[in-house]
Amino acid sequence: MFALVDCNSFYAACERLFRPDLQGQPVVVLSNNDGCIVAGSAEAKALGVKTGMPVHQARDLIARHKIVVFSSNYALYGDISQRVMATLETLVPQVEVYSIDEAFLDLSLMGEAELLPLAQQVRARIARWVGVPVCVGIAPTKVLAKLANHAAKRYPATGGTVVLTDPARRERLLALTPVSRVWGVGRRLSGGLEALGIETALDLARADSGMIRRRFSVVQERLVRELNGEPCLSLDTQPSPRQQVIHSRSFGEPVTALPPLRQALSDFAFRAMESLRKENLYTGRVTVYLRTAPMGKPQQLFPDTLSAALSPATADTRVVVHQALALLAQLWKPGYRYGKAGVILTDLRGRDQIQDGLFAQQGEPDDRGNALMTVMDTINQSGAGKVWLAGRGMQTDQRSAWAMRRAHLSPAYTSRWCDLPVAR
DNA sequence: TCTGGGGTCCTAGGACCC
DNA sequence: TCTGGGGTCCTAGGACCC
Repeated sequence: MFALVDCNSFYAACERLFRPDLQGQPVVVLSNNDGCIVAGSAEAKALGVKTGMPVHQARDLIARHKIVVFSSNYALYGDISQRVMATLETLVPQVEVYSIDEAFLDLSLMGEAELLPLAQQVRARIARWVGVPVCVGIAPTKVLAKLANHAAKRYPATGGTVVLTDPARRERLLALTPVSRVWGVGRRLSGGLEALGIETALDLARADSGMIRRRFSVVQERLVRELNGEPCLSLDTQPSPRQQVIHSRSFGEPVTALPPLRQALSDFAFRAMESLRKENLYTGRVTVYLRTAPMGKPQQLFPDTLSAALSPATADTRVVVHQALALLAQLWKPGYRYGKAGVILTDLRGRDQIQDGLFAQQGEPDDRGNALMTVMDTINQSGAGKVWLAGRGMQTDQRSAWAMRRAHLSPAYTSRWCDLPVAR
């Protein structure tokens, strides 16, 4: 048996945690750049706010109902997430952290009679220790546990917990669920399934798995099996090392000239390399991409992506910035309005897996580069000041041409000393 | 006027091998 | 007149997730 624990309106719940005055009030949280709505409290959703909605479309709604708006505060959400996960680990031995607000639990050693009490205990303990509401779905497979969790969220009579062991109950739920709500069925696939007359989760469960595999792929075949209670996805408590690092941003305003793009990409590469080094990894390939603005307009740059191998693999920001800027120079064309750009690092590996180039000099320069990176990282994490490469330009974050819009940012209540809430 | 950012997995197709 | 069969590895692109 698997449990899926999923926080309710997680970002909104985090924002309310230190603002008790907002309990029961409609709250929404915006994406980076304040572009669209990525989370809303139950009250906000009841007023018609939908996740993914562009902010400008919701402006009237927000004003009319005095909905409280926050920019994304990932420092806060990340910290609260860790508390939720740590609390789960006090209750069960095997936890897979699936996303910032979800975790799968392995309940294979538990008797059926213990499942519901455990689900209730999870809810109660997280509410008491962390202060955010969660729902719990329990079932024999991950896909069914996801479904059980949806049901726990959707039907208040469940009390926030659904245990899907009874086959008749499972079938009723499958019949009620549109196929598009099944985990792993996105927009494209639900269209294809509906064309085959598969409209509910039950239709999909009853489809021939071989036919589904032929028409779609092995992923969808697994889905059919999982819906029938045959586990194909196991608990992954030790996720494999990550395979890519992306740093990308939409610009506050479209950018046309090359110099500001060079600054932005220097900055993105710099930050991407910082997160790479945090995990003691090296990168063997850097990719740069540009998106033209505005969205949905035909004017499009081609190609919009270029990449280059780095040999040997490196953890040195200077090497990657240099290469990224060379790629940008090839990619950039005058006359376009650029709305977004990004840097992707792939072919990641640990120190012990680096292959020197055939004609490379042994040792020294790489070690000196690493020493310099360590000094830079140490300074930047010390809180005493920041250093960066001059190519990024001299502006501070908030004033640069590509700065992110974050007009409604809440304090970092739990992760910055000067933002600690004061109790009177 | 205004639509985020960071990930994973799978498949097809090309290049290459013996 | 006439040119196989069975593989691996890599990358791009699509689909999906939160």
